[in-house]
Amino acid sequence: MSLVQLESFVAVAEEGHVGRAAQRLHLSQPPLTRRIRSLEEELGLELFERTPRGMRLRPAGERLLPRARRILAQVDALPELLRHPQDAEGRDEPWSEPSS
Amino acid sequence: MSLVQLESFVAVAEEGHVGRAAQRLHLSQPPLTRRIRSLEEELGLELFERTPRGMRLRPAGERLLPRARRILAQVDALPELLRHPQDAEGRDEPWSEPSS
DNA sequence: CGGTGCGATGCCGAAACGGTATTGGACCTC
DNA sequence: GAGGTCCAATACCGTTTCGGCATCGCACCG
Repeated sequence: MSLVQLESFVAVAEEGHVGRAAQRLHLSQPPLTRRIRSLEEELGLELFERTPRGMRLRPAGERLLPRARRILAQVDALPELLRHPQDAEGRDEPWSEPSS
Repeated sequence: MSLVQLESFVAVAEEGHVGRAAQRLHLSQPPLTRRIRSLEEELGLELFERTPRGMRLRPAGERLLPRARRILAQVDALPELLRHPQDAEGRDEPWSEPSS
């Protein structure tokens, strides 16, 4: 499992369409489809239900979404955190969940 | 930044030697050296001090270590969490920090 | 029934990655 | 202080991975 896969999953979950999510990720549709499928294969379960209209989250996907978002947020916060020594060690992260 | 980079960083930080960490990751030394350097380049700061004995953590590396460990732990926990619907949504993660 | 919009797949060129071999530098020993 | 040792760093190369283009298959719609 990679961060790229998690990021791809979140994008598709939020957009509901592989094509649109690909656009948002500055990527074409086929590689994004492959990322999602490889993630599902790796987990051994289907995160999305394929409808003629696009992609709808399955229960497992619903459970994954908030956790994936949080992990990505923590990773995004790393560079800033490493550059500011005044953040004491006990303080650690505030887990700022994006309000979305 | 990728999970592989974070995993590599943690291994080197814990072992204090690139060579030994590579062994632990079932990898040879050169690619592991490259992973660490690419992570440092990407962050624009040095995580380790190179000594003739091996690698010693710099302050930025010290700050990264616990956060990297936590992120990796969260990722490792994902497959299990997705497979068990009885985990209610409000319960989210307990952030079980390894006792190390 | 022809058109449309969606994800899935085949194919190919480019980029990323890992391993072997080697280098360069600091220490330690005699 | 010369030779040996133990590190990480680099050069090079073969393999694998990855992305884009083109196309397919399918369900719905008019």
